[in-house]
Amino acid sequence: MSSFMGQMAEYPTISIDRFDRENLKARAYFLSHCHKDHMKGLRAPTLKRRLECSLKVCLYCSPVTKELLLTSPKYKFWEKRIISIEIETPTQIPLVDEASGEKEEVVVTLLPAGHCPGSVMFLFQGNNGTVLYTGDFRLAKGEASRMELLHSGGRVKDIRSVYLDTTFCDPKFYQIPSREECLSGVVELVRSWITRSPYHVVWLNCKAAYGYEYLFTNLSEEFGVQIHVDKLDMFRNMPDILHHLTTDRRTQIHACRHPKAEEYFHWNKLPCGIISKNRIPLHTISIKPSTMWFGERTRKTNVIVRTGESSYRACFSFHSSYSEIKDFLSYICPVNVYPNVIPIGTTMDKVVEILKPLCRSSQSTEPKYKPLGKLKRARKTHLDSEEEDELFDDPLPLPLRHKAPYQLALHPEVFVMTATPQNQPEQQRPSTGYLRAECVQTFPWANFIDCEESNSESEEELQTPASSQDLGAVTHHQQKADVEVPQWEVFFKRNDEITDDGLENPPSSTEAGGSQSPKLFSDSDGESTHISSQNSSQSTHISEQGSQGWDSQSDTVLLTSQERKSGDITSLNKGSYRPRIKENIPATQMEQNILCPKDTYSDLKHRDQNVKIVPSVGEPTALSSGKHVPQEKRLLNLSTNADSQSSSDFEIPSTPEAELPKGEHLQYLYEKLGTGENIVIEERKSSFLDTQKPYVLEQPLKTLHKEVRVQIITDTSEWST
DNA sequence: GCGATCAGCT
DNA sequence: CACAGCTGATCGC
Repeated sequence: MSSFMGQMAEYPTISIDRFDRENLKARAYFLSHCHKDHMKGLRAPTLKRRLECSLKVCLYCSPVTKELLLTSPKYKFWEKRIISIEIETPTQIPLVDEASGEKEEVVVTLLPAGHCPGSVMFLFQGNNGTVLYTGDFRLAKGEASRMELLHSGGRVKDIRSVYLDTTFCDPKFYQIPSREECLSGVVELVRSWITRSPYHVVWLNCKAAYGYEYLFTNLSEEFGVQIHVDKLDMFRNMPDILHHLTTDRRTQIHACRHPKAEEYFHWNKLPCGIISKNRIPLHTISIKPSTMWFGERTRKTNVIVRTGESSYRACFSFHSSYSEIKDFLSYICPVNVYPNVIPIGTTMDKVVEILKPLCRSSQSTEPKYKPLGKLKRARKTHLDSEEEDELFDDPLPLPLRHKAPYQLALHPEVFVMTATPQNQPEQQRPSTGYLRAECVQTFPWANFIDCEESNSESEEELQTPASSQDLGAVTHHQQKADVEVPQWEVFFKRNDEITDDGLENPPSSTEAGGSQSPKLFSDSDGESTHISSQNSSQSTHISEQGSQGWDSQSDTVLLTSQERKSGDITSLNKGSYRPRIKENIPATQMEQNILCPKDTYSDLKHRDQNVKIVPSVGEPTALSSGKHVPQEKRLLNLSTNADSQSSSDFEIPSTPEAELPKGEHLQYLYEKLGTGENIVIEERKSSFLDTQKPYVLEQPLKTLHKEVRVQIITDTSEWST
């Protein structure tokens, strides 16, 4: 629970994730993600009134957050005042005091936070230095080193303060299994259950509004079964999520909710009300995603824990672990750090005590050399998390944290944009391309799959999934084949035709019975039993429950982190989101498109067009045409960008499959750069496809170009005159 | 009747 | 485990 009060010392005229009290006076608002505890005051009458009296105050957030927020009618009054900013696109924002006319400017960059769809961190650059507000985040180790816009000139930016998500900043959360491990555990558990019969269903007992989507989409992808949810209209413009969800209850995987869900479950009834299908009772297990952690410095905790005959907990965390937090912070190495969260049972002092040593003033005299290109890219060959730091910490003789002088002749390229509500591109008909792009950046976590794959410990290379040899009848492959490609319209129809006979039936013991006896829940539920079996080497599965009590451990679920690694990780590698960025392109081809330099030329041209089609928020239509509109571009001389011109003083290691760029492509690109033409990628850059891997060609160019380019969002009056 | 706050629950 | 977010009680406007 965030205890951040909304304001940062360096930029007190802006408010982030808090909208009450002092924040009512802010000149601009920022929302990092769409969770209620970060939206305090956002729909209060006081703020609504402020908005009505103001011409200029706006809320800035990611496109996905905007979409999610505006799905709720309660926030509709914000509609004309929300300006979405593309991920990783430095954007200048005016901070105007409407009473005095006093104006300050700040450049904000949104960085993916991996917490939930649309979640971002905000990097602010302005007269009072560079500060990072992380919001809530979960980033794997090494992730910061892959964020280009945290760097300039191949070094980490000089960041004065970090406002940090410290939810798990406590040694007892030393390590939390990775998303991949946790996901893999759930996949295997689900597989072991739903392949038994069409009447075996799984209920994912998810609490929070957003954040489980990658779980849903991966399960859906894996088993060819859509996930039943109560609502999906918030994802109407995010096909990569939407396609995996359904409001049709006739599915084997549910994530629906009901206030009395637990009670229902006791009676073998799903939250949506079904208890049977074709008059045959359903057999249901519940899986409750919840944060677990590995014991301090051990790596043996199971990612799936059975807590009752039909109840499981699955390890799942939206927040970085202690070691991930430390890794992140020590990489950023700011001057100051401010915890956003003081976890219960600890104090501000204790948290600061942990974090301060990772900050600048506590470092040895020599700054760390943290070049962008080399870190975390190569496969690591050792396991120990602590040792990883050696990768970073070799001090170099040069004071490399100093800002570099201008090293390129390029001037900053500035896009003038209007914040006029009426001119917002959202008012224009968004192209599907736009929406797809929006969707893509929803999934920072999809990155992790790749990253973990290539980086993490001594993992085996992609292995074939463990087969569930003993689970006879229905394999997931068969199921997959049975499922038709979903039609868009399907998601908007109410399933009135459902003739499920058990729907409104009162729970009868005979019907609920089946192979599971309700009485078994009485005292076993709630008592956490960690099930572990060391003899499960390949196939992870659940034993037949009908034949034994749930406490029989001999052949029950066994999902340790270790096993996950050698187990079925194939589903992760599919990278279910990746092929969908460009629909109808097979994943393999997609991969080639990204990795193969020969495609870059057309790719960039394509991006150019995308920029035309998809103006950034507030962008005037003239700009959206994609033509040069010189008067709308101004040269900026932001001191904060002074060091951002250098980019090529480090080497990007080759991606194995990639070739070096050919001369003509490079020439094309550099010509564009030289003339200041807009080759930069607005939406494409938000793709996790090109933010995660060191693409030989793109990376140096992007680094170079992104840094010098800043969008400007200006206010109406200034624009039109 | 609505909002803010808190206890309780999961 | 302390997620995030509901429900219900109470109080104040």
